[in-house]
Formats: sequence, C-alpha cells, structure tokens
Amino acid sequence: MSRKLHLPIPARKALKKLGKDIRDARLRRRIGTELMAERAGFSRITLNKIEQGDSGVSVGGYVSALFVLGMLDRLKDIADARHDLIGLMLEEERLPKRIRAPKAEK
Amino acid sequence: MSRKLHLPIPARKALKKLGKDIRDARLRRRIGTELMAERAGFSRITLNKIEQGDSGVSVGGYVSALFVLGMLDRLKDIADARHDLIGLMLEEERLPKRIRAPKAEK
DNA sequence: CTGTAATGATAAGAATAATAAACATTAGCG
DNA sequence: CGCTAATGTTTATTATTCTTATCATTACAG
Repeated sequence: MSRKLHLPIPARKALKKLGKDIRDARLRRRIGTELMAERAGFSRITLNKIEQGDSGVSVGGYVSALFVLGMLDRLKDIADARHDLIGLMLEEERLPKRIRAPKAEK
Repeated sequence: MSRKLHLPIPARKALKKLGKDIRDARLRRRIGTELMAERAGFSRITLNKIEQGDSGVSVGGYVSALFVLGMLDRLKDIADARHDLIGLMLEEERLPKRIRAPKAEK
C-alpha cells in the first residue's frame, strides 16, 4: 500500500493477534530478535513492526517469519476452498474466468 | 521490504496458493476485480498482485482482501500457541520477556 | 541489587510498492 | 459467432516502507 490503507477494526485485531502469536512463538523457541531477523532476512526493526501487527509491512516479511518458526503449514489453508463455507453455498456451477455484469433490465 | 526479500521456495509456494485461493473465492462470489478492489480499498493492479501471490504487497492488502471475502477467521489462528507443536515441546517454564545468551564458558 | 546485554525508539536516506492512465487481450453474453 | 466489457500489462510518478546508525530503556544473570 503506498497510500495508507484504512483497515477495518476486525482486520486490525487479527493482525495484532498474529503479531503477538509470532512473538510468543519466538520466545518459546528462545530466539533473540537479532538472530530471528537475520534468519528471516530483514532488520530487527521490521521484526518489531511484525510483532506489533503493523499492516504496512510486506506480506513477505510475515511469511518469512512464519517460515523461520516452522509455522508455514496453516498459512496455506487460510483461504482454501474446503473451508469457504460462504463460497460453497454460492457455487452452483463451474467457476467463470471473468465476472460479467448481468444485462441491465430494459 | 525495501530490499527485495529472498523468500524460500515453500514460503513462495504458500503465498501463491493463498493468492489463487483468494481469487477463486472472489470468483465464487461473482465479484469483479474492480468492485473487489474498491471494497478492499486498493487498486485493481494491487489486487492482481495479491491474486498472484506477490510477496512485496503489504500484509494489509491481503488482510483487507480476506476481510472483504469474509474469510478473516482462519487468519487469526495461523500462529496461535494451541497449534504450535514445536513450541509446546520446548516450553518448560514461564516465557521470558527477553532472550539472553547464556554466559560463555571460561 | 547491580551491570550489562537485549530490546525499543528515532531520524535520514535508499529502494520499492502503489497509483493512474492507456492500451492489449480475451471471455462470454446474446 | 461477433461485440463488448472485463481483465491483464506497461510506464511514469508519488508515497511509503525498509534499512542503517544511534541512543534510551529495561530485563535478567550473577
């Protein structure tokens, strides 16, 4: 986001929790911020932002942190179709490749 | 990441899958790229990058997209302690607030 | 309790992400 | 099957992140 993205409250909360969980996981493993940042390939400051749930940090940073902690697995299923209840209800046929607006009523 | 972060293969794969899943979820809901981008608060181009699993996009973009799709729930548990098997094995006592290197042997 | 190393915070500069505009491509309605 | 609107791409510009360096704070070992 170049222009600061105004994130809805629940989204911001989810990020905060994620950051805190990442921090706790690091502490459980007794890894210092310096070492952790080095392994993940970014600076201590960026790690700090991640652990605070900063929404501006690139997704690569978060993913890299999760990778270092060995917690990448669950990420893959976040938006997996199997868990998309809303989507399953809507799906009636094969997915289109484009969304076309229905012809306006005369 | 200002300096392009070199992401390990599994991490990159996870992001690619996430992007694809987000795209499929959008299609299932019959939401066009323009409308989706507008609701999420960013441009069509950024949505495109997200759906391709671009690691440079800010995490806020991804989270906002998940929010629009109503798929925020699972995000919160990605790194939750309850699922941190490695961490649970390591945890023996109360978590420290800082990680201190053990005194070097003389 | 005390000293010290780990963490948090701040500022300035380099690198990159995000946007808008315009054009090329292509899916799918009719 | 053809037309049109939806999507993909490129370029130039702007805004913001990420980094390095430095200083302040504080938790922990001894």
